[in-house]
Amino acid sequence: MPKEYNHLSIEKKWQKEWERKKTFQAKSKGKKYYSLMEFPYPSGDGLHTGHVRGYTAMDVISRKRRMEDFNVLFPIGWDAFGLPTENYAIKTGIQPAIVTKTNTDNFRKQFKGLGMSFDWSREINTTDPKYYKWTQWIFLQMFKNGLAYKKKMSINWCPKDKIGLANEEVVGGCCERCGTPVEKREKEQWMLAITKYADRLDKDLDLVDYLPQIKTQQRNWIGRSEGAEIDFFCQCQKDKIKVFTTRPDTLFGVTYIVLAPEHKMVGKLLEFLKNRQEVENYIKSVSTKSAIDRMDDKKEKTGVEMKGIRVINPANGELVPIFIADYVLADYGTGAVMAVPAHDDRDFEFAQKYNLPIREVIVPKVTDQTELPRADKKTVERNAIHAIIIDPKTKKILTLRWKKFPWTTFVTGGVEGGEDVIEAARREILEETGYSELKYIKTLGGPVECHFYAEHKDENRKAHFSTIVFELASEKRAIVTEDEKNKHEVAWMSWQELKSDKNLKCAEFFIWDDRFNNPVHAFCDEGVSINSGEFNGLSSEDVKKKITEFAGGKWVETFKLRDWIFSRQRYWGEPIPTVFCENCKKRISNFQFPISNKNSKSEFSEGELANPGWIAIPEKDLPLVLPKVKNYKPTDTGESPLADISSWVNTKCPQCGGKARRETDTMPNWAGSSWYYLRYADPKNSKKFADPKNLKYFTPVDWYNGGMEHTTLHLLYSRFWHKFLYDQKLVPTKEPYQKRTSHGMILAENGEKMSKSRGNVINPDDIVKMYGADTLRVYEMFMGPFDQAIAWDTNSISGSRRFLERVWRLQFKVARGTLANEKNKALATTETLLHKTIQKVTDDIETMHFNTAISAMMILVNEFEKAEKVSREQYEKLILLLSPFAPHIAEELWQVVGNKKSLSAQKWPKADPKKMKESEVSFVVQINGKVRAQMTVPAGQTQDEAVSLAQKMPDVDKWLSGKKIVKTIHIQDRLLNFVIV
RNA sequence: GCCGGGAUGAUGUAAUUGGUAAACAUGCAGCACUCAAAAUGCUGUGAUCGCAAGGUCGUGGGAGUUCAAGUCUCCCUCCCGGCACCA
Repeated sequence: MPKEYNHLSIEKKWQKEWERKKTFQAKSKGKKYYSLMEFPYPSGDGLHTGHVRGYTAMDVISRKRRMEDFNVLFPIGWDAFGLPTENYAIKTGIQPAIVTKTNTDNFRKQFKGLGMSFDWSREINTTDPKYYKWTQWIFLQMFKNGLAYKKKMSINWCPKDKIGLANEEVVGGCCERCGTPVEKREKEQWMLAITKYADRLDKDLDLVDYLPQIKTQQRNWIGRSEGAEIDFFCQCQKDKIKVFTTRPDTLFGVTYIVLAPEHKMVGKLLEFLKNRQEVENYIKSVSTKSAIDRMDDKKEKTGVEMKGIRVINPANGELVPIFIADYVLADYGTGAVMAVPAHDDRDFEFAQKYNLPIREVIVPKVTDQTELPRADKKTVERNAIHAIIIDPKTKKILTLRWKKFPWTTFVTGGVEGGEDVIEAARREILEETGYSELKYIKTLGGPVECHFYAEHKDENRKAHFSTIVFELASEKRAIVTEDEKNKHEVAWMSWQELKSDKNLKCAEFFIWDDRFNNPVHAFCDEGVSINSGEFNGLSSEDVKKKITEFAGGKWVETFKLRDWIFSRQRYWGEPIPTVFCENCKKRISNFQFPISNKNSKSEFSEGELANPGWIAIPEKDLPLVLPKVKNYKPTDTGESPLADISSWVNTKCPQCGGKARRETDTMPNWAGSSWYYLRYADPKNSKKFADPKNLKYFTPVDWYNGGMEHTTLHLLYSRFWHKFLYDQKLVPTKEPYQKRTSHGMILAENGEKMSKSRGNVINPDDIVKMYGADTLRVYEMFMGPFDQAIAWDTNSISGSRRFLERVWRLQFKVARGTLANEKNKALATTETLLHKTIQKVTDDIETMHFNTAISAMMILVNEFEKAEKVSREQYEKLILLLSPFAPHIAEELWQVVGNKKSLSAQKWPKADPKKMKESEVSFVVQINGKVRAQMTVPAGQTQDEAVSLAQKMPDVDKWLSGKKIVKTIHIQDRLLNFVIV
């Protein structure tokens, strides 16, 4: 028996053993559990420390599940299409397929060296034609169902490399490889209509168990919002412009409307314009702007009026001008907005710049929380003013101190019939203070509606306050009536004093403070309608739908989500299995089939009718295999290298047999990963992407872990594909993943991102060689909270290694034969701790608190070390708890203590609640909340028992003597708190 | 700007959900073993006052609720992640 812990030989031995015995192959019977970690992109750099974190976590879960009697499917494969491999091929001329083979071989070796309990018999590779046959097949189903369509889109173009770039290849508006600023180029692209599923992608998040951040991030990305679509008719009454707004309550405040430069009405209206040239120039200048320029321009809005045409505001019949401006996006809502400068920051900024009218239609509504309106009192509505009077010499503000109430107020009063607010303010100032010579400075915006109970009048008030600012022109004062003098006296305060005055009686003061000290801006919150005809006085939420209806609009849902650009002008991806046929295009346009009518007998599919001339290749011809090429560089025109192979491009049309051109675009690397979890259920099937029976048994994935960076792309894309397959009755569940978690990144030791260019990469192979896979696994699970980003610390690894060595050495303490509890006192105390540890490790694994699970095992090991002897049962339970984290050493020790079978077939230990109870507890005595004494007492003391025990202690008596106990708080088995005076 | 997550010793972090702040680990210091080193073991390690017993302070800052706050409420500062003219 070797005395030293030799990780090299132990790990190799057990990896061979698992492989030989096929220990981790999923069966087809029993309670299934499908655990999955995102499959890796097999880059030339090999696995990095971040991979180890995520895969170890899911390996821990999977190993535990097996011991809990589940038939676990924990598969692995390669997401091998993609740019780094292609770029490497361009540089070296080595075929991507060969590079991929080398890289996956390396990854496989590394995974095995880490002891991952994958079912290797189900290994898949997205670049294998046997696999991508089905990626293409699913695409064809989408195409035939009208979910794939061609659209002219701008792509990122690098003028130096003369290639189209994927979004991922553009860094800060520049080409990732050469740093040249990227230009936009128009090109026809395949699109997938993910937006048709936007609603369900949002709502069905309710059906799954994802981390809350993941759900929120997906919801934000999908960006559902409700609002109104309202038509603005042109003067001519013929044309109309539909706008989308979430604030129809502000419709009466519309002073112009704005179209996106790309809006289809712009071209139509062009001929009626007085300034056609100007408008055309503007559109041109916008379209040539690069992405970076447009980002820069965010600071200032530009736009141009379409002179000569106006539209009618359906709410009040007013004619308002039309602008085009690039701050309005063509592909959100309807591509047109109604501008309400008084209540929208962007419209406000634009209106200021172009000197457009600003009309307030919503006023803020404030309810005084200290003087809430009373249900039993009548409510009096009135217009009122506050007057802010500044003494120019001292800059102080005039306020009134009330005599009967603890109030500080501005000069305040009602507006009487026939007065305007300024006149009313002057009158009130004179009456209440006697000042008569005042210089008007400004009015602080429109009124504010304030609800409160007016104690001095014993009635509820619904007041519309305006606030007027004056400067004292002279200190001359008229005589104030006795009546007024008795009510309050004048006090001058600085604005700061006013702000911090607790007696200030003005619930809406925060609004005046803002308006007094800041430049004029839009009020964008909801409130109460004014200047809105019959809707005046009603609150925003009440009138939103009413005004929509009144204006003939419709209540709708809108999403931020855009359709998915599915084309890449690249070589190393799945060929898109379609051809273009001029002849069929003509035939389709001659037939004029109604697209929506599925009953009309057509040789064409819905997708073909929607994309005239684009014909699906027959399913029997799949896979459409990527041909070998000599040059992997994209062509001069930005087409993929496939466009240069005429024997591949020129083909026969499967519909009419005539000449056709093959699609030369390939799929993005998100395609293969959108459905790979389904293939694992039946990876070798050549008739179907997976047999329904297998899908029914294994799916959905029970637990899916992956990077946070995939939340809005891969995760959303694969949910979309899954939902489509569900609609086609090809998968049994609505959602692909029941539970989704994310791991935090591992950063370099200096807290920066690990990257080759920074030279701070840690290679897991080195760690495995030096410390062992088990140590690396334990370290990565112990280093910190699983979901948090964390810096690598090579120093700390030795702690994990030491822990395993201690566990190793404990084997020499294990008692031979049975060890009765009575004979070893230490055994009884460790038994309690053991069962608590079992409970903690069991729970912590489920919540991914791996760090505290390991710390609990460390505590147990420390305790075992103190004991004279450890029983075999206790030691075995420790080994079982440890085995998901450090499987090799666990298997070895399991064997060492005398077991023949692999521990992976063992049952997960169960905590016995009876044994978890401590017989003695550490108890604390507090005086006024401060710990003054500690004692160890038998568990389960009553308050009286605890008090009498505590009072006997000198440390407690010292503090209690001569004092009166006013209150005693007792928390059983925890603490006693005496409150004394 | 908006949304989400944070801030605790020298460091990574923990705290039975409001009940002894710093468990576990790293680092550091001292001691033991050794000719020596490594490894290992033991002891100490928040700050501060004190010879000591012991006291006081202490979880980004400020207020509040409570017998009791790292934990709850309000305000502020800073850091990380995502989105960003989304009407």
